[in-house]
Amino acid sequence: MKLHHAHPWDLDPAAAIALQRNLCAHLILTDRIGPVCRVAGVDVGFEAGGVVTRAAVAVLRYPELDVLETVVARQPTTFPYIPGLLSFRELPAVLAALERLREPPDLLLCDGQGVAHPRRLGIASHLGLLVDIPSVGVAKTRLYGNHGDVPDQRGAWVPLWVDDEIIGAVLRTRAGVKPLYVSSGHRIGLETAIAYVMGCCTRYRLPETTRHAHRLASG
DNA sequence: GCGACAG
DNA sequence: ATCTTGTCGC
Repeated sequence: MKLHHAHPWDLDPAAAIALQRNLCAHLILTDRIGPVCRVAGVDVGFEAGGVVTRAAVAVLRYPELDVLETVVARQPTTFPYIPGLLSFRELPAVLAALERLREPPDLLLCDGQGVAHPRRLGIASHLGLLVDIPSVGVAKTRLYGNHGDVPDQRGAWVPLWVDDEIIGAVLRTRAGVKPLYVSSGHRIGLETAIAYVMGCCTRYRLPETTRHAHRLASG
């Protein structure tokens, strides 16, 4: 899994924001995706008070959802947490983990936003663009955009709006629990993204991909 | 100036 | 994200 062009990570916040403004122009927000047999869950955790970043990737067979491959990568943390710049803190470790996979996934489900971001480049979009693999942002809370109430029924969703544009969906993956914020990352449309997220959810709020990755990134 | 603010 | 026990509910 190689990047087509070198990507700088030693940036200050202002330079990172400038880079986001340039990269977002390359996003493809419609389905440019092949058959999906391998879905990867991506999550990040921290050790030693935050000085070490631990990225985990769990690849599941789709639609069966059994685990095919897992990998964990640890790297020194080099960027602080700044709302809107999450990818600059977590992606270096995530890329290291992805490079260790025996086979590339067909779809990436990332913890955090896709285009539901102030500059349309949440961590899922940034990652999808860098590795050129379809990606979806699956966040537990909102970063950007507004929405109404979501019907309390599994599978129900309402649009996430910014002005008169839909940047994502607030999806009820399970009745009785807080909904998830789903948005296109790269090379996939919103409706398709929602379908795959629901296809990865069984009896819990979070997709199985995310649950496996989270366990690896924390435990 | 006053909030909001993924993980 | 992480620091942390018990507790309410199906």
